[in-house]
Amino acid sequence: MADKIKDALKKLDYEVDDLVVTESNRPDLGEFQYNGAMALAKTYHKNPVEIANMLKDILVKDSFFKDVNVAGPGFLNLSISDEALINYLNNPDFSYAKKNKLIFLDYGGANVAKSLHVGHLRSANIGEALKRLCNYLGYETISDTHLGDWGRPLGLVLLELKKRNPSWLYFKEDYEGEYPKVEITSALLEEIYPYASTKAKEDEEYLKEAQLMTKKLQNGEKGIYALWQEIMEISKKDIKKIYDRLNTHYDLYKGESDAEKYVPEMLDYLDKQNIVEESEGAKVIPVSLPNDKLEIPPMLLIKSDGGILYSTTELATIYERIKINNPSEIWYIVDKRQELHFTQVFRAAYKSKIASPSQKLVFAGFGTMNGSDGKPFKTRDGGVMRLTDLLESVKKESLKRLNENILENRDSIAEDIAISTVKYADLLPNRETDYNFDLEKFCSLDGKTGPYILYSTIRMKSLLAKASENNYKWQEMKMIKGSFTRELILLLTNFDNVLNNSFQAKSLNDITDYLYRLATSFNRFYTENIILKENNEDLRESWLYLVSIVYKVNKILLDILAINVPERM
RNA sequence: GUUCUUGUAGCUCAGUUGGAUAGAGCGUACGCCUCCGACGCGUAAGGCCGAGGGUUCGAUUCCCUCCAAGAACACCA
Repeated sequence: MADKIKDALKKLDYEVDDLVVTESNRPDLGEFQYNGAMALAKTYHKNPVEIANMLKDILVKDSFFKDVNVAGPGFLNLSISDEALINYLNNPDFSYAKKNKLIFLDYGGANVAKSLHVGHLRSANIGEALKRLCNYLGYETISDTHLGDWGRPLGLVLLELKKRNPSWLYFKEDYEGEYPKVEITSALLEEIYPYASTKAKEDEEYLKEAQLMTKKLQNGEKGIYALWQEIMEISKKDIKKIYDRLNTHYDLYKGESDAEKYVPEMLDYLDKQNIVEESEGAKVIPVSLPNDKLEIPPMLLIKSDGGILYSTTELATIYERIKINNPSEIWYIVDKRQELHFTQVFRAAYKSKIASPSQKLVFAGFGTMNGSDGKPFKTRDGGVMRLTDLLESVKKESLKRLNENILENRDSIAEDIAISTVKYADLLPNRETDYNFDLEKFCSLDGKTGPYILYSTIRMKSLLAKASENNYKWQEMKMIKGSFTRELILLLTNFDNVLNNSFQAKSLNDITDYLYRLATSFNRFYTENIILKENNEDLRESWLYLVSIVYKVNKILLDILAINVPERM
């Protein structure tokens, strides 16, 4: 439809690159509206009503439209003919051409030797969905979870392991042979880090030992490095398990330790660029610009004691990614509170020409999930809630609400419902909005919830299954009958708009909202028409065909959000 | 303290090139099952879009001031 308006504008000698036709907010006047005439009037100094009328004169001849009219200061109202809608449905094309563009997505951010907590949820959900959206729209992607696997936290864990098991061969400096297997569980690692971390704050001697241990690791001392690798294996396995539950998969499980290898090379490079300065004993890259309202502090590259920092590794990660993958864009799906930090790193990357001006470094920050009281999510004893515990509580609630008549696979169904619940609730607000976790509300079958979407999708599926049992066929749309039928088809025509908006905003709320609208629209249609009991075969076929398309679109969208649909619920 | 973000129905939130009568969900009130899953559907009430000013044909959207809440602000990650 946008193409048709574009062509008409071209005939009238108006050039527009981006043209938006939206659903009408005056349904009494038309199904869609185009407001561009008023914008054009401004740039071309013409009368908007005249432009709109000239457009109308062209478009009205096209049988695609049932009605074209101009209202108010230049609104163009459009309604589509039945034939055009039927044609649209009978030649459904929901696919996108491959685009020659590589987008690198950084999301997840799990820490080795620490369990994933609720703060990791949004990054995984949003990142995974954005990746799938990119793929669907034809972009190539590489995803990396960017593990926190280096530096002081690991030094602390290693030190505490040594304190508890001084006899391990890993700690014997002159040992040359193979290292025998040792008993380390992820539960142990989870317990060790908080313990060591607290101890380091209270005990200066302990902290010094930890720093020494960190240094040993960074210097690649044989036993320590081997033990670190051991820890990595155990921890990664655990991390993957939870990401699997969330249907979140990465091409790369790289981390800070991989970027670390590029630090010396990068520092060399930076030296040649002549942009590193001394400041209070540290080495920094100034990144403030004359127009900044808030002076952006320089990016710290090297501490006064010679050590490197978070931002150094982050810059090295960009260095590494561009060297190896050379993507057109790198998206960071991280907590929005890190924005300043990333602004510094990005500016440093451009200033040093590590990234070329055409390479987009994108900060896609997200809001926090808070507890139901609106404050940061804590467990009863004040600690950070583990992600598994959160998922389990949702699963338990889902199981409680699951239809009693279903006897088989209750556990796996509850799992699917729980994940859909968490994901849908997480993706419903705009990416940047903070939201409160509310178990009751999210698990409810009423309203904008995962369970409602799943229920409606399953309803479509079982309707089609039942139709098959009756040997009913559905090849095409033959007629449109019923107001809800038309409403449902019109909604389908928004598909492309929704995906593109979502992509541009890098937020999934357009998609979750659209899924809800599809579900309610389908349910209205379903209530209005007793499809399987319809005697008019053409009509029944048309309805079934429509259901099959709606189901297909639903599945596409749920796949993008990484939500599974169970067989029953 | 400085800067940024947010303030939309009782509650939770949508609302991107400025556009017509500001939209959803929950909750509330009243309806709809001899028929494909009622775990569903319909109807209604509910708003000085934080306050005040400005820009223009037109502002929830852009600019300024104020009020309120949150966040970030170099040797932690």
